[in-house]
Amino acid sequence: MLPYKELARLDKLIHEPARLAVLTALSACTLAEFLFLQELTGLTKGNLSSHLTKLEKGGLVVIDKHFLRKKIPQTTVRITADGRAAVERHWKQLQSIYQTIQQQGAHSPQNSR
Amino acid sequence: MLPYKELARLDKLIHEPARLAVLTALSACTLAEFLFLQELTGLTKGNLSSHLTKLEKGGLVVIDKHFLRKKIPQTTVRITADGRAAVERHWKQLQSIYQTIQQQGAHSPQNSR
DNA sequence: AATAACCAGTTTGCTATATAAACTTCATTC
DNA sequence: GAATGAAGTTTATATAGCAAACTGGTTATT
Repeated sequence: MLPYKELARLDKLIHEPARLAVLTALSACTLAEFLFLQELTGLTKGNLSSHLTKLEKGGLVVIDKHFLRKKIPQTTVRITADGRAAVERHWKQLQSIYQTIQQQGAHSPQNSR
Repeated sequence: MLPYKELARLDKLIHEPARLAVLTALSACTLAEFLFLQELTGLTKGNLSSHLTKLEKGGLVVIDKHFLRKKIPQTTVRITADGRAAVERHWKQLQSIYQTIQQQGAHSPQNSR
C-alpha cells in the first residue's frame, strides 16, 4: 500500500498513546500489576482501567482480578500472544513507513512542489 | 522522562493517524493541493477538511483558498516551519522511545515478571 | 435557456473516545 | 466504631473522528 494511506489507516486500538504505552510495557514482561502500570505510564486509575478494558475486549490483553491473602484486591495484566504480535507489528510498521517515505525523499509527487 | 510516560503523553494533534499522514506528506513538499492530499491519504473530503482545519488552528499548516482562472476553486496547503519541526520531532521521538525500550530489554522492571 | 450532472470543499449530525471525578468495597488506623 | 486509605470501577462530560448531506459555482445536455 502507499505509505501515506497506510499511515492514515493505522490501527487506533494500538496506536492511541496511552494504549501504545501500556502494550509496549506489557510486551516487555510476562505479567504486570495494575498499580505498576499506572506508575509506569503516568495514567490516572480511571483512565488506565478503561484502556485496559478496551484492550481486553480487543483480545490483546488478559486481565486477572484476585485477592492477596484473600484480602487485598489486586489486578494483574498480561499481554496475549496476539497482543504481543500486534504491538511488534505496529512498531515495525511505523518504522517501515517512515523509512519508505525517507527513501522517496527528493522524488516529490505530482500536484505538489 | 521515562519512556512509557513519554509514550502515553504523545502530542495527539500530531499522532492521530490521518493527521500524521497529512503532516508527513506535507513535510515532503512545499505545497500540496487538497485533492492531491486526499488521494494520497485515502481520506474522505469531509474528513480531510476537518483535520486540516484542526492542523491550521494548531499553527502547523497554512491553508490557501483561491480560484484558478478566477473560476475553479482550489485549496492548497503548506506546512509551517513549526509544523515541519513538530512532525520531524515526533518521528524522532517515536524512534528514540522505541530504541530506549529495546535497549532496556532484559532488564525487566519491579512488580512485573 | 432551463435543467441536469458535476466539482471542490464545508458543515452537520452521529457515534465513539478519552479523561478525571465520584463512587464502591474492603482494610487498617485512631 | 468512625474515619482514613487503598485498589479499582463506573459515571459524566467534553471532545474527536467520520461520512452523509449540503453549498456555490461550472459545465454538459436537451
